[in-house]
Amino acid sequence: MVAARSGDDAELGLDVECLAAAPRWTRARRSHSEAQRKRRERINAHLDTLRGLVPSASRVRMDKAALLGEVVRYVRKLRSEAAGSEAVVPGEGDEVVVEEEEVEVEGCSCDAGERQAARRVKASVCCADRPGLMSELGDAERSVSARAVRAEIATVGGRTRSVLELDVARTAAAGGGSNGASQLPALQAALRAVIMSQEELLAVESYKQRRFSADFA
Amino acid sequence: MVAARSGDDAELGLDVECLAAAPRWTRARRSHSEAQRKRRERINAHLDTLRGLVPSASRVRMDKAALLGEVVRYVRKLRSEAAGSEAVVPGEGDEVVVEEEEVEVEGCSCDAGERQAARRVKASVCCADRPGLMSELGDAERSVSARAVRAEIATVGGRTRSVLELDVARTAAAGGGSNGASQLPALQAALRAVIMSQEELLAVESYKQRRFSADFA
DNA sequence: GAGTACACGTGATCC
DNA sequence: TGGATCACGTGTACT
Repeated sequence: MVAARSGDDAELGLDVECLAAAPRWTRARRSHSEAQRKRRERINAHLDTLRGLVPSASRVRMDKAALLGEVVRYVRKLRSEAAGSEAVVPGEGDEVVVEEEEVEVEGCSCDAGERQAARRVKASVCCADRPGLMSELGDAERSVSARAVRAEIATVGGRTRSVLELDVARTAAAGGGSNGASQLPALQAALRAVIMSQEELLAVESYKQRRFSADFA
Repeated sequence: MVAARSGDDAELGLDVECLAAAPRWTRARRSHSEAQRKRRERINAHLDTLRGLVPSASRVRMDKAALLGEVVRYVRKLRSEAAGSEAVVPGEGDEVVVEEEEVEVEGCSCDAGERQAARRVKASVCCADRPGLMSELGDAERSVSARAVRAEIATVGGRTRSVLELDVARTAAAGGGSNGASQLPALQAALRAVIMSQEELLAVESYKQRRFSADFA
């Protein structure tokens, strides 16, 4: 065998000694080996690139398997950090999207005691930018007893999009008077009212009248 | 060589013919092979994990090398997206950090005409959460004629941190009355005032008094 | 020597 | 057919 280039003394010598004229190096076999080597170095090139890209792998010299392990750790970390911060760039049309956040139940970090008191909701609002917009969004979120846990706002070219991560209370004594189940539509309506024009807003002014009237425990 | 179990006709026969009693299946060789198999399946397991983690690789069946290529593309994309949005989780102590954003001049997407009209600044404010905080931050940013381009707010456990990306005007006719060079300290002072306690704020109320009074070139 | 890690050549398999 | 990819066993080097 010719496994290592520097170790072809023993076996190669035996082959020559036994069969003499055995062309053990046919063109087919050679091109096959070369293709393999080329494949290997392509893979290892990408592996080296990753070694320089993942911070934990750049520090110390790592096993090839351990490197890949760190890569999956790093990708998981980055993608969980970037979760919810996608599609934050404002689009052309006004829109309000309210949806229940998917519960990521990896591991066992669930605190069952508080899990039923509130539910996580993601609200995305895209509209033209204007002064006081954030305050009005805060009013809308308060109108359904929601509490902002995280928010990301991006404005470009006069248009802005706010992606809000909210904890909306499930208790029946909610500020808006609705029970826990119907607060999502209420939140959606309140957010829609924020991006309505002045004339549209007059028709739905019941929202504005209610802004500071509720007084709950 | 005994590369494949079913391909041991030529060389193995030769070895037996030449050396006779060669026990080609020693315990050492066997454990070695098993260790290699275990190593291979560790690597391939991580590779499969990555195949499910990278969206472009989940779609179609990919080459092992091509998969790694997509992994580096994905990691590069995620890490560039997460740039600037690090350290958003609020800490224990109040703090205000204002620093000029590093200009990322990759490629040639610089619009030299507008580049001197404003400069990009990153401001990070960490303090206890309270109603109206965002409005006050907006006031502070307006006091130095800054315009929020992007903002990320995270609040956890009653404490909140806002990372603001601001375009602060360089023109001499700035709202605060300062010239272009000294607006960063002014912004820092204004943001500091926001997180000050009531009593601290009384001592520095000159800030509030000056808010809309100064008007000189 | 036992254990581990990498590169190599090879057989098998699928376009 | 020939090209491309994979898993396998092996040689070699380092701890």
